[in-house]
Amino acid sequence: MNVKKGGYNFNAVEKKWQRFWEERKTFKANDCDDSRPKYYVLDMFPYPSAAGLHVGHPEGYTASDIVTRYKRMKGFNVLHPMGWDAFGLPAEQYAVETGTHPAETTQRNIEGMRRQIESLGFSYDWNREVNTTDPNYYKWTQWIFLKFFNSYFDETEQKAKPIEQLPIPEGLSENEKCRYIDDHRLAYEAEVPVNWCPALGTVLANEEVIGGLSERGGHPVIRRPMRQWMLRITEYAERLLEDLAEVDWPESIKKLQIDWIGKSVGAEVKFEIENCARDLWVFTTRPDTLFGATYMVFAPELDVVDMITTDEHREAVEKYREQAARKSDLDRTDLAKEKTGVFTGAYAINPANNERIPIWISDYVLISYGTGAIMAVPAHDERDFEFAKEFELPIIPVVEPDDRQQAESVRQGELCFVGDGRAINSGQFNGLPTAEFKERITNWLAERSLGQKAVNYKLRDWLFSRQRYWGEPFPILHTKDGRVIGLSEEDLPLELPVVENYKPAGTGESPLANIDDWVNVTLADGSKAKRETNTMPQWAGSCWYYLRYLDPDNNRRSWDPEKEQYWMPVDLYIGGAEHAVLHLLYARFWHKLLYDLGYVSTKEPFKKLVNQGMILGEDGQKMSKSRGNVINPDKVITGYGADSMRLYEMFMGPLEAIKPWSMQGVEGVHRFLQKAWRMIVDEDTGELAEAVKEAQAGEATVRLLNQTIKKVGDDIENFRFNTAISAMMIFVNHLGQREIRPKSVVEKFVLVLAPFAPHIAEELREKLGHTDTVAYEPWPEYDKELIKEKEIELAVQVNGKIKDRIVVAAEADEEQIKQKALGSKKVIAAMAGKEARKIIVVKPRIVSIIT
RNA sequence: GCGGAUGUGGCGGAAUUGGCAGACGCGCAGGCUUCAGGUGCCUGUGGGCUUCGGCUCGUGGAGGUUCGACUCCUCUCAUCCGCACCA
Repeated sequence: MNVKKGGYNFNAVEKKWQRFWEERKTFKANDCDDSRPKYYVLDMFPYPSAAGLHVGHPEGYTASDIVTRYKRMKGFNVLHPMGWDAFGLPAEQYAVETGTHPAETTQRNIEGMRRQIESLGFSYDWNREVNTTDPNYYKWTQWIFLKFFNSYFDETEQKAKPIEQLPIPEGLSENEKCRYIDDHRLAYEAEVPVNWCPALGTVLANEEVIGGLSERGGHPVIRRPMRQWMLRITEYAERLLEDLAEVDWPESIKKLQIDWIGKSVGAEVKFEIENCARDLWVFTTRPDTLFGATYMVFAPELDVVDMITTDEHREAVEKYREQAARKSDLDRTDLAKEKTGVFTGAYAINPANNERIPIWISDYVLISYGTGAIMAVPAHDERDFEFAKEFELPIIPVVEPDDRQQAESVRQGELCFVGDGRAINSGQFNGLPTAEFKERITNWLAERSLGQKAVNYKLRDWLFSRQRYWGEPFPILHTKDGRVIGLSEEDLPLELPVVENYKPAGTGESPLANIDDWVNVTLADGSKAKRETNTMPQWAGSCWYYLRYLDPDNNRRSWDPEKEQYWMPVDLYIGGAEHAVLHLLYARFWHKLLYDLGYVSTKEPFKKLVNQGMILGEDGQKMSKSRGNVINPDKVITGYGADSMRLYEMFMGPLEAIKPWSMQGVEGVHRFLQKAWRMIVDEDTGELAEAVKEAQAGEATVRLLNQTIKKVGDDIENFRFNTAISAMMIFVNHLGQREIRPKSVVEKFVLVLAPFAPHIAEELREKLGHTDTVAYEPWPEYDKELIKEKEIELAVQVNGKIKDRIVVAAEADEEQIKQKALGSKKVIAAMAGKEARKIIVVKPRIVSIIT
């Protein structure tokens, strides 16, 4: 801590300016201001945890705040809001343990974290703060859910439409009509095999299950059929895929989404089953290998298995099916190494060559993908190959690789070849290359009504209900006669009732089910109904929060269309990469529905996405309580100040890189701020330093100033904050040593520093005689001409080795440089009397002489 | 197994995208200031050799392209992160 009275007292300075900004509402964003271009900078809003902020939060928040402050100085009208993603398990678990209402815990945690965030001096417009657990917020989450419920997806137009416009087939009874409509809603109930987590007492979405364990807590997850609410995200698979081309996101994140959607193009092929009236369709990406299909495999869960199994094999089949059903996802992953399965006794007919092929069941075929059945081509599919080897099934090669040796091994049935080649053993198609064969056989099948072109996605519908208390209640009623009806808009929000026990029943019902007077409802016509007792998953509130920031206090509608058109899309979204397929996919999905229904004007919500990397502990390990390597931001701020904290977070390395914390590194940037302070302020008096005065700046200083302005600006635009800070350090090292520090130069430097270390920048500007905030000062311009060096230094290489350096005038031409280089004594010595065969001049860098 | 990312001094990291490797910061060493510690200031700091002028090796490893490679190509190793039988 500084003892001198005019020293850099960061604690006082930071408090002073934070109060100033708050009182003046410095960072209030104005809606629909057409006099300036708009810019929307969004942070992934945090879960308000009892542990408070960790050092990972301020990393992204500082980066976005630097861009925000920079853009403001560049004349943009910037929207930079903050809020709370406050539904979630920790507050609920705490409630189960202590009986404290989650709302109370949440409120306390929010206040703690808001104080922490404010202490870092981020320029949020706090007037727009949102909280997903506030009924005034989740009213509109429920409202959007009703939009899903009251919409269907028009296949030809590839967009959602109001359910009233759904064409209903003629001749349906009233009941059938209802059923038909319910089956087309984008939010629907279904009895589906779900990921049930006994430890959490709830079901989870596919995206929340990692390797058979729950994403939160790492508890085992088993498969079990249950009645659940689903959102029809699969209808949007193609658009979610296509529109990725429009956004400026890291390629790695795009790829994760592409893989998660998992589009594959191929054909559906019809197989007849012997002694069975039903045909069976399979999906394949390799219709060209149809002649090599020597058996079929059905998923154990497939319903036709019962019908086709012969008495002789029934016992073995039943046993296998039971085993498969009992396996959890984790077991299934573990046992994936070896192929298991049993023969059903039934046969199918290969439509290409009318061969009889046996039908097996095996758990390597998934009920949830394609038709739950496959044609097995062991010669050209690794899994089928393994299976065929295990059970000694015939292997017929139908694709010949170009490579001679490979081709021989494939013919012998020793090698499984999955690449492209030429057709063999395929009747009239022999000799065709793979790509052409695919086309031809697909057409051939289509002409005979045996198949057609088909597309499949790995993406499944989104399992949208949870058996928890602390989530948005569904605005849904179940009537006595079995109808499902949505509440009307006037009845929102449907508030969470008070309960005595927060524990999930564990049977698949949420704690809400126990509250009789909430569950039971009498409708307007006097009939009885029950409320839906599931709640929405944690992701619901975060799917649209960026829209509520635009108009957070609106009681009449979710947001004003005019404001939406002004601010959207989000220009910059910064957050962790862990949300690649969860939040970021879900939010895009919701946005597309809102787009189809005309509530938003952009196809995609987030134009540019930047991921921040994880910050590790000082030991290079992931920070965790048990390792004891957690860094508390509060301590850093108390010891070095918010500006040092911000600066260090950015100086550590590239924003998106994983990097370890270092307290000594914090001291390093703190020293830089001290130096900058002393460059401008006299430590003894607290007045402007004597060296800072009206004076003409020297040539070197002017050049460095202009270079620094350019470098810092360019680096901010490219999210290279570490090198921007390095450039400012170079500048301070230079100017701090000058006896005279021209005021005009110092002024510009403070402006450049401001987005990074706003508190000290404000204070220094005050010392320089300003009374207003730096926040809206124009970013300084640099002069291209003044950046240029008068003289340039080039290294001279002889046969690739540097022998000398020459200094020439910046405007010297190649010939002059050559002559100067050849005139160097050291160069002459190195050439040892030989002729220069070739001389290469790379203007500001190097001269290369080859003898 | 498949896919992606990364690999540069004692440490975090720079390198205008094929042109002087190691900017900036940390750490360390020496000096000044100081009763002392700390702060602050100055100098030095990739390895090896050196007659102190230099020489030489050096960006995970092995090849290659080029006057010239951290950067491009081929192979390979290590670490981290996704996905995990998707037909």
